Amino acid sequence: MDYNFSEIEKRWQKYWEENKTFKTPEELTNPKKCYILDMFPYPSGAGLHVGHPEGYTATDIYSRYKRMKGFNVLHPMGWDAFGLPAEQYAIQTGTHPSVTTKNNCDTFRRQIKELGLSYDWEKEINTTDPKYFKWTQWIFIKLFNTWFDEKLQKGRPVSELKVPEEIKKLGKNEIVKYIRSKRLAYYDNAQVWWCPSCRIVCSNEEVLYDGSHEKCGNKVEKKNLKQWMLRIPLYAERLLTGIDKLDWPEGIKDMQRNWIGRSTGAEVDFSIEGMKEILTVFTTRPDTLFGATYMVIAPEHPLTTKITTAKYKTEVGEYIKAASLKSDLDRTDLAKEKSGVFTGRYAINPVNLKKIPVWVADYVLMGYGTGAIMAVPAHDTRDFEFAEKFKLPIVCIQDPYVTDPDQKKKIIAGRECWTEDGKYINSSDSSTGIDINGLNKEAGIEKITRWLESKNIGKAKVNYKLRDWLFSRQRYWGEPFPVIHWENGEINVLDETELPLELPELEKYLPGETGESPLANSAEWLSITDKSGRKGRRETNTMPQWAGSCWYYLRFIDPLNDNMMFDPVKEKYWMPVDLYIGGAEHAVLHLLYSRFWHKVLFDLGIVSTDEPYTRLFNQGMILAYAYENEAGAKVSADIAEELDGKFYNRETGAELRQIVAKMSKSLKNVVNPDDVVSKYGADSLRLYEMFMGPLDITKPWDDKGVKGVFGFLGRAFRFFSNPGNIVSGNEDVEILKGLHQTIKKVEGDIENLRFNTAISAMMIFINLAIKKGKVTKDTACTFIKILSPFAPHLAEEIWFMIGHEKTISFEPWPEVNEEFLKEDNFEYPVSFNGKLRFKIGLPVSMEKDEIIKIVLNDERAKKWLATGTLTNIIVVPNRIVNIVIKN
RNA sequence: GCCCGGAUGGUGGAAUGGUAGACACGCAGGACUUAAAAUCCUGUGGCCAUAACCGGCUGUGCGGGUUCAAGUCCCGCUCCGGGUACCA
Repeated sequence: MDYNFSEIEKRWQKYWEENKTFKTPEELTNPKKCYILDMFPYPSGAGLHVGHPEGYTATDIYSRYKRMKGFNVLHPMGWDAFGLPAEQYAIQTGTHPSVTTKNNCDTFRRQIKELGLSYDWEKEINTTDPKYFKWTQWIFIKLFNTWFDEKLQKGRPVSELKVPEEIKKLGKNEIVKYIRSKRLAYYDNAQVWWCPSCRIVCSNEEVLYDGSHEKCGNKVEKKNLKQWMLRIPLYAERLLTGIDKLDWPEGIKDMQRNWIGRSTGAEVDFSIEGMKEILTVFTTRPDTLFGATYMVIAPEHPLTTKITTAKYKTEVGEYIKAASLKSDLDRTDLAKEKSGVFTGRYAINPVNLKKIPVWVADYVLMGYGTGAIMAVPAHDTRDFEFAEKFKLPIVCIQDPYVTDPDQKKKIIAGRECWTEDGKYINSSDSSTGIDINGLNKEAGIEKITRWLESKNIGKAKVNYKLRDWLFSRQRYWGEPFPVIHWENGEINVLDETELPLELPELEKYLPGETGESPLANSAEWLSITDKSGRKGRRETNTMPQWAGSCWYYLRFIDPLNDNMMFDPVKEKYWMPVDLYIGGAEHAVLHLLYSRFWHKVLFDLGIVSTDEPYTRLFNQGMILAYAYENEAGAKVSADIAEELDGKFYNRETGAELRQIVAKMSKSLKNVVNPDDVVSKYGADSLRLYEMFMGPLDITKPWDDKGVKGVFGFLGRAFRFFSNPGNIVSGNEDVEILKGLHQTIKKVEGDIENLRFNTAISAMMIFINLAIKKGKVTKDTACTFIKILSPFAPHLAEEIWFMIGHEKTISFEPWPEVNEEFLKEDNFEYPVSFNGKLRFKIGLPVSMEKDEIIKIVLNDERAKKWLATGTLTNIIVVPNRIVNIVIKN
């Protein structure tokens, strides 16, 4: 019978839908549960891309497998539907973003359903649905009303925050200010990145290193705007230590660790000559204090202007002004040439009471540490560069652990920078009584930190790179903040009962050039008056797209609940997410933000686990072939022509190079899943996505490859659909062995998400079955079961054809019978000096001595034994024989 | 610069320190067909040898090392991909 995939696939998709086959079990008594989650997509207008089904197929196979293993499975899908494209489209055409969003979601849903993915569609969510974002707003209110207790390392309700007596004395205003300074969400003037093209602020994370906006590629600028910020650094330590116990790819864990950027060191107070102010610096190398020959203060530092002496006022003023006009980008770009000016002021080095000059330079950033540093040019490359340029003294204080005598000499003379370990020299002072000479780095840091603490001029300190999270956008299509700014300066969040706060209808979606959100245009929505007549204005910014995706995995548990975010009983049952698959592009931001919110919710007793995602896996990107001409210019894929393995430009005849590149409209190398489905069927698409290679690597799509898996499915279908091939009686031993090897391999590979080798194992079995010509019904049933998670439509069809009436989806996964895997003989590879020479079949139970005897007496061994003297024989039972011959 | 990955036939890739190249594509030859497509069968890392077998040499980016044995472990590089950007 022909493999009519389109008819088969339609039939079973309809069956699953009508029978609600994949409805999540309601009873929560089964101790075996599995929550399997995909990173839900942003439904773009372009529709599904072949990259989407890669992760979705992987989780689907895993879900179907777990159901067959007797697990209660939660496997949902939804839409991360707030975002710029729908809003841009609204600006251009006037179409309301909700209309665009709905259309796009419909397309995505249709496409996804055509892949035969076993989602429970009753759990579908959409971040733009007021019933959903009601809870996003609700979480924001929680963040606003939470402070972080550093002692307990825990978020607590603001109602439990004790205001210090000295603040209470200062009156109501100061109390409010104090509380504001503690809330996890706060509203403040912030220097922010502004993208003039998108007319939106961006978080630090969204600005690429070349100073362009991640979303649109245009250059961003600095702006001072009032914005909502979240104090994620307070959770830095917990976010960092939490990483250790996660079953995530090590690379992603490293990226999160680097992003958090913990560094230990000390804060040291420097007194300023002629002033009572203190200049505090953060350093990871307090041990190098004796080598501090100058100081640098950031241009934005509050003390910079103050400490500048009259003589240097103009120069420093100009420098500060120039620095403020430069973006961080320019400051980074100019990294090769350091700039700076002297303030005229001196500070006192606390270890030896020497006067050292204070400079202003923009290589010191206000946003990290204290915004000022002690410069140790001999042992810090940046300081070294700066000191060389401005002829500042370089004092080496460490005899370096280096072997090259010339290099050693240079370092000690201060002509080369040494940042590694060494023995201290020049590091004692009788007037202050500190001496670390002779110690190494570790001991030096320890001793000098204790000395600083005892003198009360410094303390051990931990610093993080992680900064406050800029949490507002000047956009229409996002969650409105449930916030009112009153005319007297008070800021309130709405009462939970007033949620959701929905978006108003607008005529114009264009944001203002100055950073005004389009919501400011809606006068009616904007203004509000309370019972006592006090006037207020709603917050016009909206939340960034991260907001909805930060907690969506929680809503999937109970998406229709109108009274609660979710039923805690259900949350306790399903959480944490057991397997989470998505692209590595979310390695830092989404996953870090999401973990942060989760930890806050955990502290408030809202969720029952400390981490949301137990096991994470990143699928690799799918690329496609593209073409370029001799000069390296890209040529559109539709004018490339293949001839005898070479590629030519169809129009000019010039030879082209085939390269691998990201799919893009301009290269015309985008593969549309719909086309693949109509040509080969969803099962083939699913199988090919998995067969291409390991799930986590980047790999190129090759249409020819689909033919391979299509052929496999066709052969399997034709074989099992022919009643003459399915026989009764005892099964052939080779088939039994092959079958059980396959079950074992497929099971192990699914657990480890190695679907490519699982598929190849099934191909091997089908090749064997076809060679043998027939199998028993038991064998057919068993094989179809293990194939079913991969090619569910085809499996259901055959399952039905060989006489079953119910879906295969909940059939128990076959057990491996080790009996069938036992071998009587093992074919030993016999090598001489590591080189394979011949093979010999021997019983698996044979003793080493016996094996050696037989091998040495083998006719074929003689030739090699004659080449030298036998010195050693290694026999690894049931693995290898290696004979060592010396000439 | 720093931190992570990676490099295996013409291609995608497979290989608990133990038979390198499973499986698939492509290609070549054959069967079926008037023909093509589809399907089926056979072969397929490179080099050498042979009438044909039997066979030999070589081979996992490069250079060293450990080991009876290295694609796999260690040291030193090269190239490619991802992340990051003066973080004191």
